[in-house]
Amino acid sequence: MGKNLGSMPQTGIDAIDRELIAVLASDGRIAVSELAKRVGLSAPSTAERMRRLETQGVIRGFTVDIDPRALGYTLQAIVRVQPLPGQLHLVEEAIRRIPEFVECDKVTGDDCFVCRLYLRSIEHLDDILGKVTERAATSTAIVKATPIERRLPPLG
Amino acid sequence: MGKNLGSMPQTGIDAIDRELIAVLASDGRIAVSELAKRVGLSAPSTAERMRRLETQGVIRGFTVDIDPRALGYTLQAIVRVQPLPGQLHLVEEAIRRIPEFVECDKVTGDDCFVCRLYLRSIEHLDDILGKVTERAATSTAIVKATPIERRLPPLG
DNA sequence: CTTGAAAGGGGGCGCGC
DNA sequence: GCGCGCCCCCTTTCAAG
Repeated sequence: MGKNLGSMPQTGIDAIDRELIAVLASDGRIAVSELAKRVGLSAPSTAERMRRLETQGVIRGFTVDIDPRALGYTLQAIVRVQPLPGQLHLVEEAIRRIPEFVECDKVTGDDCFVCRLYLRSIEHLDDILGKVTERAATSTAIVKATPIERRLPPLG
Repeated sequence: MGKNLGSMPQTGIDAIDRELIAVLASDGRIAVSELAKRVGLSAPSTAERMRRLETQGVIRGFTVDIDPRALGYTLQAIVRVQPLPGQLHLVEEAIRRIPEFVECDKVTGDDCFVCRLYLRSIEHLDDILGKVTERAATSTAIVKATPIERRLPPLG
């Protein structure tokens, strides 16, 4: 939202930066000294590269990967949402306010939004979808398995 | 894949654990001492909770959030994939091997897989989809915006 | 970019409470 | 669960090559 996609500065990401990113992707809390060994640089240089990648916006932040089942979310659904005429903005706001929507993309085509929901049960799914069905048509697919968990694209 | 969804132990996640998770989600590299202040515990207790959450599998790991545009992926697509008869397993393998598929869920309904692709251009999209069209029908939606970046569900 | 040194802080461990 | 002390390692900064 509100991001200026056209103003990405021409960042010079070299091979070492890419290796650094790959290591951080697999262990976001690795010590800089250890990271330095992995990429074959000194600790100060490695720390400076990390800072540079952060200020450049390449690294947007660090986070923890949580198993949703441990929080009671034993069900995941992919829901496509088609707002009724004139309801697009209200639907987007509604989705944003419902925390069970953990991911949402606005896309081309008939399905305006493609969303991922974390849910505790089928009843929970019905409950959540009820909050948008007045303003949008929905098409729901239950996640049976996740062959690819979110991963990095090819670096380079 | 191969995960035993039925064997999740009844983990006692209390309010402090949930706060700890929320803080780590917004800053995965925060120091334990600082994290301790945020959750109102001592550093040793906080460190022990982190270790416990990791061994319990609640915390699956720590990672870095990378802006795909910084790596040249200026385009994102959500692709639904319907394997042709008898091709399901081969399609899944093919998708898994193509690194531009950065996310993939196997779902109920006609669309067997729902995937996210990172791409450099429209030509790149055509190139990648060409690798699966012999074995599957695809339905592509280009991402125009992302109202909700992957976030945590309600911690309760 | 490197090495080396110095200063400050953090982490891990074990203790007693 | 907490606080303390201890020691080591890590991080950061600076200098100089």
